[in-house]
Amino acid sequence: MKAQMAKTMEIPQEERRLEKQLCFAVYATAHAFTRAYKPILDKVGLTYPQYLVMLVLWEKAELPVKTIGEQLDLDSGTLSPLLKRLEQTGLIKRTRDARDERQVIVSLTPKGRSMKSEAATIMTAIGQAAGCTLEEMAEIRGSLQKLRGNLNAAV
Amino acid sequence: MKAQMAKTMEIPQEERRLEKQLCFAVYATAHAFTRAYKPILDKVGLTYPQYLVMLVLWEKAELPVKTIGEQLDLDSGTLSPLLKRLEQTGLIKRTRDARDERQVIVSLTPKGRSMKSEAATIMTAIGQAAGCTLEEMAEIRGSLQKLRGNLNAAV
DNA sequence: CACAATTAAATTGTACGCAAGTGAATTTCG
DNA sequence: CGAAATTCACTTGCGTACAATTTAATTGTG
Repeated sequence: MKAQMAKTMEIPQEERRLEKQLCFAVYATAHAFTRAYKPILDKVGLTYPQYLVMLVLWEKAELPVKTIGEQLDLDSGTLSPLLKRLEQTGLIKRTRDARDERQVIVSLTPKGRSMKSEAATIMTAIGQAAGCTLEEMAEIRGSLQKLRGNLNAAV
Repeated sequence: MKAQMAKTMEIPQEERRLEKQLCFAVYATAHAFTRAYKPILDKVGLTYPQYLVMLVLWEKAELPVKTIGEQLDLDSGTLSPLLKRLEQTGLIKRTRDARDERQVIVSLTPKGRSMKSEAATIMTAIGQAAGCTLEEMAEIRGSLQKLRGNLNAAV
């Protein structure tokens, strides 16, 4: 009874504002990150989502599209054209898996591999821009991971 | 001397992972929020950014495009087509300001105003999906606002 | 007053992000 | 074994994001 009532119960004004601020805070911070990365990534000719793909590949130089999608929470509708652009700029190579012709294996080219050394420069710059201590960063990250888990579970 | 060295100092492996996780955590949580909102917003025929614009207008029913852009951190390149769609669905009206013909005043139609009552339903659903206490939500929001401020200041 | 600088919104072009649909390869199961 | 279901990547269509440009209106300055 009580649980059912909660569903239809009026939200206090206070809570409305708070909810609004949290979803918007995440939305706006994501944009702020993208903008902060942009001048740095422009120098190496990457967009922010492309940089995330490269981060994944710098950890493991050869992965199927599906795995990259799972790690970044992106589907092939987003990744296919993005990977095509990374291939055109010569950072990655795409080959059909001989053992499973449905799969496409994405691998780093020498040029893509050598770019890994620039990752440290990029991270230093962003780390300074964020202006948080390691502890703060870890705490926010942890909270967001929990929040994201909840949201994904709800869908 | 020391400060200058910090700029070129090598980042420990630990910190690299952490930084990666924070920027990605924000990025992925933003997507998770959009996805969590989607089934709910589909019912009222709004996208998530359109919902944010409506939230702003439900607070103040009449605003110039520029002000909406400042509150949501979006430029006219994003807002112009978005507002055009909201006008086509009959939720808002756009009129040139007579006192300054450069400005366009966005205002709620009766239909747009009446939709405000659905905001509470939407927020309840998302609040439950987020599965956080009010304290947690407030804490994350606060951290993100600080982080966003730092990132914006750096650009 | 006049003309340069500034401002507001819209437009253009590029790149996501995602739903829905397509086509080819593989798996499952009757 | 072989048809049906599933899986993987690609494509299409729509809606953001944002840089850069354009157009019109206003402000600032000489």
